[in-house]
Amino acid sequence: MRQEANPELGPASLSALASIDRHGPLTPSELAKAEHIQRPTATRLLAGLSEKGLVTRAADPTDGRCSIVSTTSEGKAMLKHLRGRKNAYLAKRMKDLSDDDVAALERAAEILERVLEEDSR
Amino acid sequence: MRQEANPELGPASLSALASIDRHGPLTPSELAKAEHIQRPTATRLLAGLSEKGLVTRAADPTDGRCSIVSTTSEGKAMLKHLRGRKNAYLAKRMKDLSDDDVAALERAAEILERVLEEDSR
DNA sequence: GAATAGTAATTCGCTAGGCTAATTAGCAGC
DNA sequence: GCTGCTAATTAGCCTAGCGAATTACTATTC
Repeated sequence: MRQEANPELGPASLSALASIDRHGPLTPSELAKAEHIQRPTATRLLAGLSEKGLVTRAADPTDGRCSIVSTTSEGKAMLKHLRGRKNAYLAKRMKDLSDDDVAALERAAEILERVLEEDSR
Repeated sequence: MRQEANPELGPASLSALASIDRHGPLTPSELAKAEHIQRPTATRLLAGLSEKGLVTRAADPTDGRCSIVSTTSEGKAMLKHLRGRKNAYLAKRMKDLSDDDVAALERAAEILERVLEEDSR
């Protein structure tokens, strides 16, 4: 799947962008936690996304140390576009799988999501 | 899982080592194909593994351009050790999953292996 | 048998993305 | 108003991916 990523956006940056979009506006520290990366890495990813106009930073009114990061409309458009490509790719890969196999994969995905979620607590 | 890797050996190098051990002695090109990486990348990984004494290179008697790479006993020992750690890690992660969930994951693993195998053809 | 074309491996330079350590700025408690 | 904590950044290092170019050898073709 990683090989299907946009040439202009690496997998880590893409995942960060999706996280920002999904989990609402958040601070760099929160992003680091969500993505299981260190804060300096989050800083660098955010710098790249910001430079490309995919996210914006706003000052936190209550805490001057934090900035609050959100996806721009360009960022959302990019995600939408890439989701389309990802789905097309998956459809191609999965098209000769039986319905049964697809169901098994869906179930596995749910289980893994649960395990990974517990991991971060 | 990647975060559980040996600090002295990155995930790509580890995967390469396992491939060499599993798929028998092979050339750098064959390794590149097996690992879905480019030949220059295989060269670099092999250089690192060789430097650590985990693999050895021998000349191909029939084609002077190729070398033939095998795991050393140190390489095999390293793999054995890491496999133990990996299993312990998985056991810890999976211990509060139901038998049913574990079975579902096993089935999904089989399906994905099949899909990825077809991918490389 | 020599020139040509193709292939294996390597080296070089670039990029992304991970880390730790150190620094700076702001917040909170005493 | 110091002192200590936390957020963010910067700097430096590492692994690991890539393509382009090089070198060495093989295979083909005349």
